[in-house]
Amino acid sequence: MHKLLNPMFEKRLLEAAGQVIRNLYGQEFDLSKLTIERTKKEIEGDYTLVVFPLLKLSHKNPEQTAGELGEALMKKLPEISSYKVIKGFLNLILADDYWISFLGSNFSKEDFGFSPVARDEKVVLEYSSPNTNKPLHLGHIRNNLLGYSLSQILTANGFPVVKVNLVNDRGIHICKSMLAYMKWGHGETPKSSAMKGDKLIGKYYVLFEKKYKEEIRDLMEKGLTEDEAAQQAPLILEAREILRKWEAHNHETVSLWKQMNEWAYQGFNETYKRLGVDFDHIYYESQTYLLGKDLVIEGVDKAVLKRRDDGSIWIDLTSDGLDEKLLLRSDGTSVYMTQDLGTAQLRYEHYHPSQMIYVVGNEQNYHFDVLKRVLLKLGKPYASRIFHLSYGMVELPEGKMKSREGTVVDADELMEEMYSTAEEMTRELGKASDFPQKEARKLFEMIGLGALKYYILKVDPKKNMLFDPKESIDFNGNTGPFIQYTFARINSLISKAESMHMMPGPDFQSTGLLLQPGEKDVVKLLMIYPQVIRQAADELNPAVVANYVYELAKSYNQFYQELPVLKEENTDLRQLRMILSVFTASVIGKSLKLLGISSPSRM
RNA sequence: GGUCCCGUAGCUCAGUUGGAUAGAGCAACAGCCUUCUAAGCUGUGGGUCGCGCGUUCGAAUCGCGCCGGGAUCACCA
Repeated sequence: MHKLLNPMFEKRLLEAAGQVIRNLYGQEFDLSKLTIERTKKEIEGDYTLVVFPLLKLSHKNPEQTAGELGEALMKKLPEISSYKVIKGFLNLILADDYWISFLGSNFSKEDFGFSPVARDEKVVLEYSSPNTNKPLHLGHIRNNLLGYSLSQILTANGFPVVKVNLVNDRGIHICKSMLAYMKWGHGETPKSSAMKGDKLIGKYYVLFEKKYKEEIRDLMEKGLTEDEAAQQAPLILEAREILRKWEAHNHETVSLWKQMNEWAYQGFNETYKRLGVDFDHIYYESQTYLLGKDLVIEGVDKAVLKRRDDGSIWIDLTSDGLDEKLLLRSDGTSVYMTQDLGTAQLRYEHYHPSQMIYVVGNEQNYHFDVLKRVLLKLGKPYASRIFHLSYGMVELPEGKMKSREGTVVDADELMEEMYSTAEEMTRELGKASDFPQKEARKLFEMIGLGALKYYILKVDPKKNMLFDPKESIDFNGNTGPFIQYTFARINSLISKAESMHMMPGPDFQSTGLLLQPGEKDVVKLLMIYPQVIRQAADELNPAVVANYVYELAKSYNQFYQELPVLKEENTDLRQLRMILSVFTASVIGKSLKLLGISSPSRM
């Protein structure tokens, strides 16, 4: 982060440095070897040039080299007001007017940091990808938050983004919950049981697994091996029969399937809505799984893929250092990979994107590696445009979440818990007591969800992260509510300024004002906001934004604590600090939006 | 076993295209509300950056070798 700085100035400085070096040492120097960064906070200076790489040219010690470079640069660039040398580090100090004019000319720009021009590079972004048998849990929350935030970040960078969801709505596992429902459901509905649809389906899936296990145990007592028992249990045979019926379009089976899926979708939609995520298009595996077969057959025709004697079709990736991988079963039915091949093809035909991003857990790294390679071998133009955004698992203190062991953290329950905690905290602090009930509920929702989202998004996506339900999520310190609070605080300052007619106009200009260190720290952070958004997009990493906005809020709070704003008597200074505040609130608000977090105007 | 990812303070995490004395928050302790919102601010304590070797003026960051943790290598999805 400390390497980010204003690109315009960086360019000017590099050019000037090139000329100065040429003049001083009579030689060209590869400027890419020169590092410029923001000066560390404890040290006096704004930007730092590291001069060690120049020593071979200068034949002088680091201090002397830095000194003569600083002297020459100061003459060349008027915005440099002075410099300090520490060892081989040349610390440049810019004139206060430089920072102030930046503030004045940017604080009222609504789109500061965004690339408003639409690029001709469409991105299809897949996330969520639920299984209709399983209510959404904490792992899905990470997935959804990452996906949604990335869509916001890419959009801010000018990419047209299509958010898609791929619902896993077919296969033997779906038949299991159907079977359990047929056997033991007694016509129960979400309405009659007052359960969310997805929870109801989940209940029957769990019930199936329980009864199935019992059958396996019984069979093993009769002397079968575990594998044999798992293959021969009556329940699994029945489930397979349902799958066959489904694939044969048996009316009764299909209509139950439709009904149960509908219930699951209604439940998912409630969760998505509360979580604040949405999609432009929803794909269903039931609609795409057949397409993959065509691609596989095509591959056999092209002799890229091999058909074995039993009819199954494989790809040989041993030359790539991987194994052989099944693409179509001997009975002609498709596997996971077959479906994904079809889905990729369909997606390409629909949108012709320049990038297809899949937000999927790191447990599927191998799968996506293979998917890409298969499409490459098939000569598909979009193979290289596939990018698997692999994120780490969310672990609990006792280890990985296991649905079978009942250690999953349910998404709906977690959000409800966050809401209650937010309410409790707010009451405890004696805040929002004057809010009408409806407004108060909105506020608790914003804070509770803000805490949850920030907690998840501040962590580097690729890393596994730990979630401790007992410790719950903090509301103080490096948290969502802390940032929201800073926003609300500035907002209150703005309302006050408005009522006192102290709001600065949109074009502030003033020279000769002196900046305090606390003010300058905030300005420096505001200045790099455009680079932060770009970096987040380049790295597909919302944590970049999260960590930045925390730093900004913290820095602003320090400023707020030590310097008066509306109570400042000097009019120009008061205006300047107001502008700094307005600008900060705007950048905080936009950053939070990129993370899918709401900014309450009061809290 | 092969491949990939991770290992930084008691805990949760930043910092990793090589730069200065490795940073935050939580937890602990001590301060700051008659002045713009104390969900805030200030301070104290807390580190062999998993270990070793190497490259370099300079390594948490790069290379090699270990150790520890995780994922994955199904006619499951």
